[in-house]
Amino acid sequence: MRQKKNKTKVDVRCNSQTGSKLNDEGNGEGAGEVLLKKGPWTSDEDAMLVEYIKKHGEGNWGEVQRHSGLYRCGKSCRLRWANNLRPNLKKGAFTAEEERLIVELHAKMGNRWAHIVTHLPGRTDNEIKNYWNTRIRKCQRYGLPLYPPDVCLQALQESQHGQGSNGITDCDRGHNDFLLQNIYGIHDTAFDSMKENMGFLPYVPELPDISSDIILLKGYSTQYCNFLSSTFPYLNHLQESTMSYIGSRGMDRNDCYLFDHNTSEKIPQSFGVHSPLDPGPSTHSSIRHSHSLPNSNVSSSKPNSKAGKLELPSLQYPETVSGFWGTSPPTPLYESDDAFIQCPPSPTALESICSSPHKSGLLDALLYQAKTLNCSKSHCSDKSSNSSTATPSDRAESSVLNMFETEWEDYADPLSPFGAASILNEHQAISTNGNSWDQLEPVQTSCDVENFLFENSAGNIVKLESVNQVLTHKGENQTMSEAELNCTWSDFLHASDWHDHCSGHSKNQAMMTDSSDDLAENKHMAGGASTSSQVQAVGSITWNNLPPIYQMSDLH
DNA sequence: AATAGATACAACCGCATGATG
DNA sequence: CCATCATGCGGTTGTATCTAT
Repeated sequence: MRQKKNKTKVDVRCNSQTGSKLNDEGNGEGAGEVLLKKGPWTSDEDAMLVEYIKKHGEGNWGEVQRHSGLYRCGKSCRLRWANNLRPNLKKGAFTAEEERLIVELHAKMGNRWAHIVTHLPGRTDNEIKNYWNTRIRKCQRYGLPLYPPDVCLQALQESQHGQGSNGITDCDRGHNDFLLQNIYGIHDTAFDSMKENMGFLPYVPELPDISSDIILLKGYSTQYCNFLSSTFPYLNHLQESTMSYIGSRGMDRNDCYLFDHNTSEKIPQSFGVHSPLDPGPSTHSSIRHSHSLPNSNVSSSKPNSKAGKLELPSLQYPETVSGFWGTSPPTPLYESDDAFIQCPPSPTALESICSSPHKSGLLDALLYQAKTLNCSKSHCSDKSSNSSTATPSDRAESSVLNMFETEWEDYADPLSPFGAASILNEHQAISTNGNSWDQLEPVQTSCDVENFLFENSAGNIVKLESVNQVLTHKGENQTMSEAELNCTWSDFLHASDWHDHCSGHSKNQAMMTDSSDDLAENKHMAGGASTSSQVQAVGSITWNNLPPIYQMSDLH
């Protein structure tokens, strides 16, 4: 942990919040009159606080502020104590095991740092939060999924169990959707593109009681929104400029229909999203309001304090199952570590990524591997960048995608419980017919199969088709037949190549209207951490009305 | 060596919630 | 039932430090 200079800059009143601050901290002594110090704590202050707490114990922070002699508000004292001074704090970087646990716990709990930290003795929620934010940034930067596939699977599987036994709240369901997005992050991006370009969202969740908009928000705090928006710049454009970007990712409206057409009419209503080709009244504002202005059932002026709270998606589980993750077995991610060890370091870029081996081992190892794979597959990226229209960013994305292809292939070991087979089986198991979802009209028609076809980077025709299986049914058995595996992750990832083609170098490039920077960023993120607008879409689908999930059949 | 950018971390801020009167 | 207080939580910001150029 780095030591900062004690450079307290200002002494300010703690009641920055219209005089409520001191009240908030229980400072009843002339609220607004006491100058309270802010900024880094000095060792003297630390000593005073420790001394006081030794004498009087924790709690009653208002009293601490009043009687300890510290010119710090009670809240500041509490934080200082909790995060830095209390005994048994474990300092230093997270161990790989801790990181793994954090990831698993986050997959399960979302941004409930206070809950997560209870599984990590000696750590603080702030540490974990910082770690996670860093992870998000790294994943964003390198196009990696936030969650390892096995973690996603475990969470999903667990959720299925949880659903059967404990039940999952609507709140909890969102996080599983999030995990689904993580698992299928790459092609999800393609789905996003299709959604955007076809002017409708794929899912038509029946949301009798909760605004999709609220759920949408519920799943993603602002940090995620930032992540998502940077991952998918078109989101920003939706908000900040026009819809010109929509449709700019090169999708041909006629190329691919992934989703039930019957859903198309409902979705814009549900999500406040208009077809980009539908010159309706300012999609921009629609989107924006979709976040802030739920349907009429929800107050727009005073958001529902529960539903509207910016909280990680959550399909989180009841605390009763909290022990599950802590006991999860070693997973393929550690195999990645092996790869990290075995992989000969190549370019200095690798060093730049993993320049601090003492730091987060798992994530850095993953990044390291990603870079290594990226380099090793540069020839492959060349292939995908053969397009005469390929830009450097295209190629970069292609590399990322290829990298992911390899990485995911690492999970393709059919013997592994977390291998691709499992993933895809799991995938197949996901419901399209569950409960309210199956209230939808049967999939209509003309283009729901044919237009699932696309050509993967290997030149194979790959089909996306909806899977009419019910998660809950499968979930009860939890036994997936290998025969159900119709394709490999490689194919799945080739789908992202397809997305690559569609979004960048392909036929519809003429639709590209946005800045190359945004495109580059967007395309770069096509890799894995695609927890984005699709997440938003899916995020509004409750567990019992899951969206159609598609399996890919390599038709060759 | 200087600089810029990235990273990690501490601290702050606003809000929600439960307790209490 | 309502207002106030105390506390905790999660998101955000500021800055020291590290790293690459």
